[in-house]
Amino acid sequence: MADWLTADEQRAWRRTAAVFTLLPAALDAQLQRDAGLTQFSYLVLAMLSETPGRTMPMSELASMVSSSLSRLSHVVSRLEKQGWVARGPCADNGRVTMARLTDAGWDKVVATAPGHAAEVRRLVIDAVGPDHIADLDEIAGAILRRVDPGGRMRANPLSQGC
Amino acid sequence: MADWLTADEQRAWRRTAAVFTLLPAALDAQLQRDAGLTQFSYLVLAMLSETPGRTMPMSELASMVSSSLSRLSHVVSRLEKQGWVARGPCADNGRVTMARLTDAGWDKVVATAPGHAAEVRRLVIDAVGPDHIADLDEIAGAILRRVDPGGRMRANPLSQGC
DNA sequence: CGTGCACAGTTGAAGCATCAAGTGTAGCGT
DNA sequence: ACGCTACACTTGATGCTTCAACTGTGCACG
Repeated sequence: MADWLTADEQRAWRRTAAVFTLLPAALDAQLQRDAGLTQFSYLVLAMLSETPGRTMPMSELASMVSSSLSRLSHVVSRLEKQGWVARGPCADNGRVTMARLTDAGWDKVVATAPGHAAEVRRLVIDAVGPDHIADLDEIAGAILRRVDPGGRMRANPLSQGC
Repeated sequence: MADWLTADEQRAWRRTAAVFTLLPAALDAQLQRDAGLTQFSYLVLAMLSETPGRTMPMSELASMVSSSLSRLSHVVSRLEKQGWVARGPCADNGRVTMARLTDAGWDKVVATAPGHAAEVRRLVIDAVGPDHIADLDEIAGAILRRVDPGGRMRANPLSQGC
């Protein structure tokens, strides 16, 4: 095929695209092997574990993990069957349902986090090296601004009430 | 949860992880909408389109698109049903099967490539800016070396015979 | 009030990915 | 020539993701 990108651009994109297939697979493999979790389901547990009260409305959780509500609902159903998350209504507002990390879920996160963090460090942080973490952050931020102009992906929860 | 990464590292990784969920989704959305293709199936067609003779052994194709042979086999089955790829035996070697891009498949790539390349440019290349393409390339390369130590992901095909 | 509409969430079906198991061919040693 | 292992796939089942359709709640407007 003809080049719609310059040679340099194409080379960088090819490599980047390869990373986009191989890195998630590698991280998923580690989590699956050691914890029986998907990267995504781990992220859900981790987000809940960091919020005060370990409780959050489904829709807020969905925006924090950048997923559709539908996907989150399916995943939380599975996590609920495992006993790691519990769902309940919200007193202040009849149409939100709250997801809460159970004690067993907390234990699961505590047991899983070190191994996962180590893998992230090994494959990403140490790979790019301390001098280039800032570059990575900047590049990721630049792409995010294009991909997610609405600027969801807030860093810290802002739930109140309930 | 406690931090297993420093604050800077964690911030960079969070953003990077967000890109890893949103960018593939955005690219898939464009391809699905405009061409009814997955990013992955497009990549398969594109790789075939660039190889001399538009023909390649399945296993070589698999390594070029960083996938398992199983995944590729399923995808090529679907592409074959659409009439974009044809499979056939290899004269020189009874256990390889060759995948060939049909004329219809070539037309499909030609019709699809510009829109896809434009989206890659818009969301990635232009986002990081010309001054940082080299950084992106370097970072992707560094991560690839960890994730794929075997060093597959060759840039150009090396098929001969058949 | 009550009608309409938007929001929050769930559910079922369909598609794609992954895993384990299977087929058939090459090449090697004896 | 025989079996043996390794390779190059293919296939079927299972699980996760996506999509469209549905339920039920809050809110605004007449």
